[in-house]
This record gives sequence, structure tokens and C-alpha cells, in this order.
Amino acid sequence: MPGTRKLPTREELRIWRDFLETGEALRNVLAARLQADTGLSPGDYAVLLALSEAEGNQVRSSELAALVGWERSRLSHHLGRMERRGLITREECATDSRGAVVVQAPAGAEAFQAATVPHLRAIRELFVDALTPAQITAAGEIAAALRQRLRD
Amino acid sequence: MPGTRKLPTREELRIWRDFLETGEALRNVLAARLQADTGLSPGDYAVLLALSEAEGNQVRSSELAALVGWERSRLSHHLGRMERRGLITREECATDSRGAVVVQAPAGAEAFQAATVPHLRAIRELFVDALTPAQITAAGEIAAALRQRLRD
DNA sequence: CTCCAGTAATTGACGTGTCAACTATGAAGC
DNA sequence: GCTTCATAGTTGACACGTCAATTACTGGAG
Repeated sequence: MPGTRKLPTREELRIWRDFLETGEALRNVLAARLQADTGLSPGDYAVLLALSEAEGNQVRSSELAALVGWERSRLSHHLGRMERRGLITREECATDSRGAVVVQAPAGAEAFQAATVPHLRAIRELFVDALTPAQITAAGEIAAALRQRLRD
Repeated sequence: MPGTRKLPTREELRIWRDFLETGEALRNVLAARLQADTGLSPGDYAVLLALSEAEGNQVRSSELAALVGWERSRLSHHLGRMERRGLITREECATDSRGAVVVQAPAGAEAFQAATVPHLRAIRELFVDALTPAQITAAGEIAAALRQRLRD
């Protein structure tokens, strides 16, 4: 028949928008709390987390980009901002003169230490504790299904 | 006991990150398709959608901000960019000299028309069709639960 | 050794988003 | 009328992100 449905129904669209907007609101609240508690942005947190887990709290720039899942350009811009604020430093790489090694500065380590517990608590409060165990499982399965579809 | 868990488990944290990153990836793909198909950003689409649904395809600026759920400042910046590209125009308001009326320009109407079906198809393909009906329902309930928790 | 394709990282231009400050008008109370 | 406060909207400064171009070095083919 003409007009065979390839488009979402009104209800499906409502759920999509709800899903989208709720995710955005949640990210915004978590970001605001992190900022208020420690002055870090989610990007700062991701970088400092990766550095904290690394040997000697330092990583080659490209590797860091892979760890946080960013393009190198994005990382470079972000590191510039973090360096200005004294959260990290960039040093030359001994084994490859093109390369840069990103090092956690003392202020960065300190800020990360201060951030981690409140941030995890906030995730627990606003995500984990907001859902039933079944919903948490379902959220994981939904994410997996969506990610699977994106790989096409 | 000391250390009674207030923090998410490893598994809960994994699901949270998956949920977060998958949402981001999905938004990025939808935005890229919209851009490729019609040159519109998601913001452009939201504005043009609201205008399309309005009487005479025009809305007072503040009302538009409420419709799309943005701060007025954000809307103002975005309208400036859209105006430069000929998607909308801004005109004086007859009943309030402070006010501005945002009007859909011909190019805006055309771009929105061209965008809507492909965009809805993409939502169906990447969201609706990627999930089972039960998962769609669950996604709606998860969004509702998270939103409820945010209202505190 | 020399050339050159590939890699590491940065840069500049620009779109996007927030916050705080500002302009200008409306509206209420006196 | 006039002061005062609220409202409409814009602006500037800056954080964040993408893309394309650029710089500088590496490493292999000849």
C-alpha cells in the first residue's frame, strides 16, 4: 500500500525525544556538579582519569587520545586549555622527537583526587539509584543494541 | 561497617559509560546525516520545526526559546547564524517594541521540508528499528525515571 | 644516502553553548 | 509624570568540538 510506514509513530518519536533530552539533562547536571565541586569539566575529568591510570601518570599524546576516545585535534585543544590552568604539562618525548608526553601536574592530581568520589556518588545517585536493577540491565542492553546498529 | 557502598559497582559504572557514550555516538551520527542531507544542524532543525508548527510560520523570540527549550541567549546566537545563512529573518514586533518575531525564510522552509522525512527515517532506522518493542518501552520508562530523579 | 609517504601533533577558522553584562522597553505604584 | 522593577533581546568573553591545513619528524624503497 502507499505510505507503508518507514517513519516512527508519534509514540516512538516521543520516546526518542524523551530519551535524547533526558540524557542531555543528566549530563548537564553531572557536569555542573563536577564543576561546582572541583572546577573540572567532564573533559578534564576524562583526561585526568586516563593519566591517573597510566604508568607514572604520563602518556603519549596519541595514546591518550585513544584512551579517552577523542580525535587528536580535540585533545590538543583541550590540553592547551588544561595546561594554561596548570592541570597538566606537555613534555618532549625521548624516543620520538615528533611526539609529546602528557604529564599530570600536581594541581591536576589533586583536583582529580578531590573529584572522583563526589563524581561517582553523583552517578550513583542520579543514574544507578534512580533505576531499578532490571532497568539498569535494560539500559545496558539498549546501549549494546544501539551500538550494534551503529556499526553498519 | 566502614565503607558501606555509596559508590557504583564496576558493572554499574560500565553500563553508565556505555549508556553515555552510545547516546553521544548516536546523536553524532544523526547530526552528520542531517548535515549531509540538507546542511542543517540539529539546532537548525529544532528551530525550523518549531516555526513550521507555528501560525504563519513565525513566533516571538521568547516563545520560540520556550518551544525548543533553550535559553534566550543561546537562541539569539543561533538565530544570528541562521539569519546569515538565509534560513530565517527577524522582524520587529508590532505589539511590543522590545520584542522580535522570528520568521521562517523561504530557504528555511525548503530546507526543513527536505530534512524532515530523511531525519525521521534515520531515527527509525538507528533507534526504533535497533530495539525490540519491549526495549523501546523500557527506554521510555528509563527516561521517565531519570527525569523524575532530576526533579529534586 | 636520498626521497617520500606516513605519522605526531598543532593551528586557525568557525559552529556551538554558557554566563554575565548591557540596552531598551513595558508596567506598576506613587 | 516619575521612579522602580521586570521583561525582551543582544552582546562579548570564553569553553568546547570539528574540519582542513600545516609543521616536523620517522622509516622504508631505491
